[in-house]
Amino acid sequence: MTPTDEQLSISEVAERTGLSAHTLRYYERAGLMLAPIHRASSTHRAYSARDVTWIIFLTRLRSTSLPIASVKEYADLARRGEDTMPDRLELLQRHRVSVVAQLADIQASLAAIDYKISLYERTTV
Amino acid sequence: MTPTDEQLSISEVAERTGLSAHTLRYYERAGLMLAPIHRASSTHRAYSARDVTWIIFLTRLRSTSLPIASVKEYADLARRGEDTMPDRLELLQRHRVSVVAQLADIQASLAAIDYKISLYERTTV
DNA sequence: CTAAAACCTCGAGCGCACTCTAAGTCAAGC
DNA sequence: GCTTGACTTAGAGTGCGCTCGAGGTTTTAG
Repeated sequence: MTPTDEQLSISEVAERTGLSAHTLRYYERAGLMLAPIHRASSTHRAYSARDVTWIIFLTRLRSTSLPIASVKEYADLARRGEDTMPDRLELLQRHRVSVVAQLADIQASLAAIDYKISLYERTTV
Repeated sequence: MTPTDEQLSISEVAERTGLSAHTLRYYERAGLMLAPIHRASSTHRAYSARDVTWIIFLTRLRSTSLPIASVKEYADLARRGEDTMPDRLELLQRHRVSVVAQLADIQASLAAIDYKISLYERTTV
């Protein structure tokens, strides 16, 4: 058995991704998985390394405020096959623009907060 | 009349801050204002330059995910007077740590997205 | 074989931050 | 003075993203 055949339970995936088991089931129901999660030996989910890699990437998309509907859109495209690669690329590029804007905005906010902190420190000392 | 005496209507403040008039009233009801908003000549709100400066700073706090409850906490402290300056400073410093973490996380996500984009571009070309 | 722990589905519930509506009041231009 | 548009309040409604609960099944350890 190669390492990539390793199967993980939902709680193991929860631990590795920082998501809750509830959230993992919710994401699956919401259609965010690239492929149906395999059921090992019965009804219990058995995640592959590939599943986990995708879940980690999708949390990167989510943590940069890509809505669940857009993640689903991406997953739907991916499931439709290689023909949709340009569409997926475009979706990512559009999102990238938004992430760069988020960065700039947060940096500006950090500067404002730092300035405010500097005023307090000047006054307190 | 000095420029700082300038009074702005709610729609003017909405325009200057990017918030809606609805949101400005909501924030006020939620106790986020540092001082009661003055009512010019009747029931209509008349914002001072100081009010607007605070609203802009509070949107910096909000856009870096400081919950409304925490903004209220800060505003409550500020209303209680100068004695609370150390508490306000601490609140800001705590939030600053979270903002720096947000920045790091978003930068990591951007790197992951860029990597994924680079794979698509390699394959597409 | 049994008990406990982990898993399952389905659907309801929740928290947050707005966002809107209704019904009315006020201000500015003609 | 009258109309039009901006403003007012109080409270209800919305959208998103989880999060939880009930009631049942499966796995695992002893």
